[in-house]
Amino acid sequence: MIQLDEIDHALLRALSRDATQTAGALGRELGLSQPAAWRRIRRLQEAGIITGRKLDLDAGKLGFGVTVFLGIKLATKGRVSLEDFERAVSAIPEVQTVEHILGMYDYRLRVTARDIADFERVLRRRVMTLPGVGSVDANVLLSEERRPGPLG
Amino acid sequence: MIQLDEIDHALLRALSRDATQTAGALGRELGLSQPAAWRRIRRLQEAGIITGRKLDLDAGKLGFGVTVFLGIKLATKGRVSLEDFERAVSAIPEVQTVEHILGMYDYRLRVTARDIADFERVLRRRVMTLPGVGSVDANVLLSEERRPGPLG
DNA sequence: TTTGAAAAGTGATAACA
DNA sequence: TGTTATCACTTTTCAAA
Repeated sequence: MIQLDEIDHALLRALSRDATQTAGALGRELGLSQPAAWRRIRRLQEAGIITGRKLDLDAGKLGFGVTVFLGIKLATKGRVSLEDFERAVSAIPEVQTVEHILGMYDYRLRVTARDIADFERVLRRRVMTLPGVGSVDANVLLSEERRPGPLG
Repeated sequence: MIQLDEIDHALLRALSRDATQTAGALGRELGLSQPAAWRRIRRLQEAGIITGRKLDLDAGKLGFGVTVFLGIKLATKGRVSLEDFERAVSAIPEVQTVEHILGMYDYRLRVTARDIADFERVLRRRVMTLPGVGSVDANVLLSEERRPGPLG
């Protein structure tokens, strides 16, 4: 595992807030030359710490006003059924996140839909028919705050 | 609300996979000139559809090997206690996501820690002492898959 | 209006001290 | 690591469909 110093952490913190910042601007902020900052960022990528950059989209403005978290318990938990379940769930376009978890649920899904009627369609036609599903609990997203966490 | 055509959706789909792609490369892929692709991307930003670009970090490589989802029910649910709770939870650095939800839980937190011992510290010292907390359920993240969803 | 071509400005990447 | 140099991308301008 690669060793990171204060400056690396400051870079990660700054980029966690806004990944569009240029190496030059970050260097200026941290008292580094532009190529020095750039090389550190590349090092973080090559070490696999920065794995990519993703868009932040406003789902509501794209017509997807409903986000629901589903907690799923499987009925049968053999290895085969886990793989079957994961393959099937990956084919549902409305599923944004599949989390395999340990605890009171086996899987947690983040599902987005245009409205409640659209969500009901996804739930009945796609989710309830997934192979091995035992029970499904739902929570509707009201608001969300993402924080940098201790990583950056 | 802004009207999007096929090309805009293709751009969003491509950028959802990898937000580092250049306007020139995207234009070539979609049969558009470089400035045309660039202007469309800028339009999506100005319309508030693209709200930013965030880093994808490998928490494990940064020494945070444990991610836990907490489902929290509040004991008292007045407006004041929601705000108190949110303010207090935002001050915990290990919390990466705060989701206000409707259903069997009131809040869902994504918490990351170095190991189980570290997580226990966060849970006992920070989470259990949050104002208004009724009960806390936990699920440990085993693996996670993020998908573009229907947005892009 | 949205497009493509061209040009100017800025950042990314490489070579080198 | 910083300096310099080059190349690529971004951003603006402008003219045409």
